[in-house]
Amino acid sequence: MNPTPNFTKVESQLRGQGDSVQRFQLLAETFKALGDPTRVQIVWALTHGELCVTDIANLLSVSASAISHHLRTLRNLRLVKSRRDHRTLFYSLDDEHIEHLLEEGMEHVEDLIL
Amino acid sequence: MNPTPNFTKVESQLRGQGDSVQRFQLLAETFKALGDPTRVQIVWALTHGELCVTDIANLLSVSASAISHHLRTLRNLRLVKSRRDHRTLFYSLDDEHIEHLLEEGMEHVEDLIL
DNA sequence: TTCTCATCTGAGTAATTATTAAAATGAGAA
DNA sequence: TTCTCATTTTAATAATTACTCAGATGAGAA
Repeated sequence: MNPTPNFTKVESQLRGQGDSVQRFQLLAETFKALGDPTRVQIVWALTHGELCVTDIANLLSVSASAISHHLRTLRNLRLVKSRRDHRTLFYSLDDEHIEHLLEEGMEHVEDLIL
Repeated sequence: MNPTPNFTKVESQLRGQGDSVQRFQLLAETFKALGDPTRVQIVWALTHGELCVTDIANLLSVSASAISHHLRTLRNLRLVKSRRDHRTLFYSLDDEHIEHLLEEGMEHVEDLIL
């Protein structure tokens, strides 16, 4: 098949990106980290303020071990950060992009439901 | 452990959401759909204009069959839509939220790399 | 020190998913 | 009709992943 009008246009843009492979890989991993019901609820909960592991576990009715596993994947992609207070680790969102991501995603979902 | 200050606050907000389970489920599925290197590149390519399956396959050096599979998951979540022109199906982004999602995600990734 | 407890880690299993290959549509051309 | 070809589908395999359980840190209290 002959290339469609947009093909050559997009192709040149893709070639011009250089080392964009790493960028798309990281972008996909970021979305994948949010692509789990438990993790996206963890992030949503943290938009209301910092919480410790036990709190999140009680909130979502999931074991603290499972929450800890999820928090590691979120931490690895710098979606959340933590601070220690005595024996307790308080988790919070790492930057303001995360909350915007959730909001933007929610708007799409609201359109889906209607 | 006693509930931390934010726990009761977030808990009441969670209870007040009602049937939010479905919302979070769909939100997670949406992010998961974008959480794949090939699919996120498909969506990125479509931000530059509509493309057919063969074009996308050539662009990303992936088989047309694999692209078709990915397009179905994107279509199921209404991230992309299609129109037919003779034998060719042209795919494009379903609404403007999708492009914003990608931009917001990219900004986070740029911070990651630096 | 010993005890408590919030959190993390490692292994194991079940479930999900991406990819490929081959066959099947399905629409237009000959 | 028959042929072509863009796209979809089905089945199979390989890889990834979420969860649980058991044990290990690690920091503060006693």
